[in-house]
Amino acid sequence: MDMTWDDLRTVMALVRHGSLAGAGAALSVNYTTIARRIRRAEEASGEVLFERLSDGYRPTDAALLIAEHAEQMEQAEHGLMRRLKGAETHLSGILTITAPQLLIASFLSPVLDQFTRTHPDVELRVLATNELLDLSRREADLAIRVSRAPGDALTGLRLLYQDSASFANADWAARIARDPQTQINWVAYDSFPDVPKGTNPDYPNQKVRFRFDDMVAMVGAAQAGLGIVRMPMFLGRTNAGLQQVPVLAPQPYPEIWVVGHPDVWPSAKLRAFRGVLIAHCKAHKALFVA
Amino acid sequence: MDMTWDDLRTVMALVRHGSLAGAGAALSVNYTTIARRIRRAEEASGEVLFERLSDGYRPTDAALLIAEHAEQMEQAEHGLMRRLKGAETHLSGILTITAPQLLIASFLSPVLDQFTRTHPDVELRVLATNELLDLSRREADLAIRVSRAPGDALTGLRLLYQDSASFANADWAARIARDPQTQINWVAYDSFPDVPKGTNPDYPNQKVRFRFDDMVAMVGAAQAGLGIVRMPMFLGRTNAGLQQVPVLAPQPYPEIWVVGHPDVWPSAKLRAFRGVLIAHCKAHKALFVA
DNA sequence: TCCGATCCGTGCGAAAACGCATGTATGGAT
DNA sequence: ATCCATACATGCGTTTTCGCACGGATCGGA
Repeated sequence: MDMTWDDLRTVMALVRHGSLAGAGAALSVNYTTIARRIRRAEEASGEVLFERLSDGYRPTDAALLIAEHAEQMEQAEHGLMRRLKGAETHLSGILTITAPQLLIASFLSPVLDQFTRTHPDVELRVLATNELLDLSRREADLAIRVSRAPGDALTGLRLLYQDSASFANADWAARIARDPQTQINWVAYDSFPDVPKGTNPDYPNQKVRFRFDDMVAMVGAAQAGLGIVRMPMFLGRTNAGLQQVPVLAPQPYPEIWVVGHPDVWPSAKLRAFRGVLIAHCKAHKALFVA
Repeated sequence: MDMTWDDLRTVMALVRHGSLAGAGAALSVNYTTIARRIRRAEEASGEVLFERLSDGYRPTDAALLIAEHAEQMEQAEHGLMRRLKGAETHLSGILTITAPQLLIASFLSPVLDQFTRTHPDVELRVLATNELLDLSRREADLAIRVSRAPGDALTGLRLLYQDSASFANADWAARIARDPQTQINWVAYDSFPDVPKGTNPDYPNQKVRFRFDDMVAMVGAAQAGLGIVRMPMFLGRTNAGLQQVPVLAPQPYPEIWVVGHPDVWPSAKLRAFRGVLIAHCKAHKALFVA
């Protein structure tokens, strides 16, 4: 009847991923190890935990029960790891941060550079993604986000206010300046698929010509001359070949925040990183507003 | 930074027991294994978890933090094990019950006997103790208790009402019958150290002569003629050499209950055991009351 | 129809974890 | 002062666990 805690965790991983290989990858062990542990767990509990099907393992009710409770255990473990990290006072080891790709590419690189120079024993792991990683589950220690609020039960600091405006390449900028009546093609964001509101009435012929789901691509599209793009000012200013065009006047854009879980927030590494980050933001705040 | 769940459990055990040997016994492993796992955990976490002192291991703050969260994990594990046990439908494996020694010795043995005969594949573990074991922590599956309520968050059934009365050996019984004025020596229970209230005024010379902390010993004392004892009627009636004496009239005594955690209560094994138990109690209820 | 991608089971040798025996230090009781 | 009980550290041989390589089964697309 006695089962190892690690076997409970293994059952949970297999329930989650549905295959030995997936569970093995999640736990960083060979998949045969998963199979063996599952067999052990079945012997220990006296219950059949999975049906072996040709396309994977299907959990029985008993396995689902185990998985449910193992998730509670996992939550406790995450809480522990956060608290341990938060109590760290040494400036060494791994620090994981996440930020949108574009912010890293166009603005944050100097922060990363300076931080690793100042604290050479800290191994900085950077997750460049627009996804909102789960800081409770320790997917990252610190997140730099573009949004109006830190959200959830997270601690946060506002780093920057920013405005957006319309940008295009030199050809477009010249053409628009020459003839306000010209046909103006917008490259729009998937989630805001229309011509932005509040455009300058001097330019009557506007039309959405492309829709993209990714801002990186949109910057490229603007550079290549596919049309004009509404983007944060810092993006237009830092990417070569782009010029601001007067089609859409600057307007407030979601702020930039740094957020973290309150458990890990006090850690020395996080504190140090925030220091460098905040200094850099203060020094360049003019880049972000009109 | 990654730590095995079993290592977290090991840290918790060492914090609890204070010594490698104690923790090893609790986890049924050699104490050297505890030492190795602690070293592993310290390497994985990068924290010193224990001070090695001459009289044992003293936990650091980090270890206490781990232990705290590991206890949450343990609670989840206990909840799981209860649910798994409660869902069992087969009549095999281990069933653990607890009851006061005297109830087992004087009354319950036939229940145990019949149950194991009827269900030969169930291994019955009997914890004969007056201590209130923690059914949430699976110290036992089912408890037979002498008290007015099932307590806590437990499910329970009342098995029997019972009365108490005064008992003594044949010598004392004869002497009391011959001369009501004789000096009557009480053997009292430690927690009720006085002559019981409501004694028969026909016997004026009563005095507490001994105090015991254990009812088993008190039965023996009564048999040996040390004095008269207030005890449940079934005890006086089932133990050889004892007779009821009219010094203290029968009066209600705490009821006998069977209690269990609601999670495990539905299990087939528990259900079967309760069946045998209840039948036996019904058949012999007259033994318990005046 | 064939090929490739995913599954999983099995057997073997390497690596890790474990139990046991031995030796040392400390503190309390006789 | 001596003896004994408790508590750890260390080294060695054994057991257990693990990763890897190989083979079989299934499914879907070219």
